[in-house]
Amino acid sequence: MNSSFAPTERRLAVTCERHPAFPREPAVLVRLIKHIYKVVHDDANAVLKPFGLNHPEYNLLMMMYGTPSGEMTPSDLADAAGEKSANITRLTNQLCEKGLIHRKGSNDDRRKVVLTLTPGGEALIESFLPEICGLLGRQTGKLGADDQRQLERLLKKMLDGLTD
Amino acid sequence: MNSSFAPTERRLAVTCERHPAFPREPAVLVRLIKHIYKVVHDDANAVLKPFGLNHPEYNLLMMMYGTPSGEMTPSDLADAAGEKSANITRLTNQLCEKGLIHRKGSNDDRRKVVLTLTPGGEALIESFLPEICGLLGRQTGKLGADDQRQLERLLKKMLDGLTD
DNA sequence: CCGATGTAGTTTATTTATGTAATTTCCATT
DNA sequence: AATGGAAATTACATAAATAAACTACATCGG
Repeated sequence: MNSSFAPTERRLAVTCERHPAFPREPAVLVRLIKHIYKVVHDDANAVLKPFGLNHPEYNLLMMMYGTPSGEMTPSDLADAAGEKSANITRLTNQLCEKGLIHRKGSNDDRRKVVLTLTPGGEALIESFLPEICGLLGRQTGKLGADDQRQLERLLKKMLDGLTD
Repeated sequence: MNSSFAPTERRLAVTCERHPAFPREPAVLVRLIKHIYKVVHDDANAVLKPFGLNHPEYNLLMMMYGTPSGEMTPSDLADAAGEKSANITRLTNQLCEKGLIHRKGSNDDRRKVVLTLTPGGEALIESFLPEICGLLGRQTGKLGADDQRQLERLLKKMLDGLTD
């Protein structure tokens, strides 16, 4: 599974020759991001599997864990996790069945649903966080503190241009 | 759909408070990459839809376009595009049905299958490349030439640590 | 050389996940 | 009260991951 990036880069070079308008550098960046995303995603899934979670479920739990009020609506979650609302219904169903979150109707707007972490949910989070911290550390291990700050800055700059 | 990154970052800050071992900077980087990937992916799909393609199909076509010999086996493609081999069968079936690639058995190893772009496939690529070039330009528009080189360097460094 | 065993390349079948579109319920505004 | 729009869900369609099956090459001990 050790798919190196070098062959991809050679193919981009060939593409540039065949189609001179093709912007090599932007293409490399986009491909690198796809590439890294896939690896990061698969790694995370591997760590989470023993806890009975997949990556999107983990994302939802962490979004709730990071919300001071402890309450989120499905729309909030969809926005925060970048999932379609239909997915949120499915995913929160799964999390409810596992007893990790709790669902109740909102009082002030009966269209809304309010989701909260259960004690069991918080406990599960605390139990997998050490491993997640380790994973995050490994995933960025090659980068020094300076590199990380630089990378954050550049990624944010790129994102800035995307959300226009 | 303009999902800003600021709320995510606030949630990470809260997470750090609740769980001090949580490494803020690596988490920000990983989330940024996920975030950017999703946007880039969706944008590409939108551009490709009028051409009757989805993102993975586009990837396969471009991998073949960038291969000097013009020939690739399904395994080559799986490796190059980061797709599972079962997906390659499905995707290349679709591309064959659309008449964009051609499939034939290999002569020197009858286990292998050889895939080539058809003239129609090459023509389709040439027809969407201008729009793709535009998209790539927009996606990296905020980044200067220097930024792009830096970002490439840092992403490669990060990837380096991942494939261990 | 020959057959047994292992392994590579591809496909098929099954399950799981995701996207899309339409439905339902409710709030806000007039 | 009538219309329009927001929030969540449902039902349906599509895509993707997993695991098993199948065919062909490789190689090793007899």
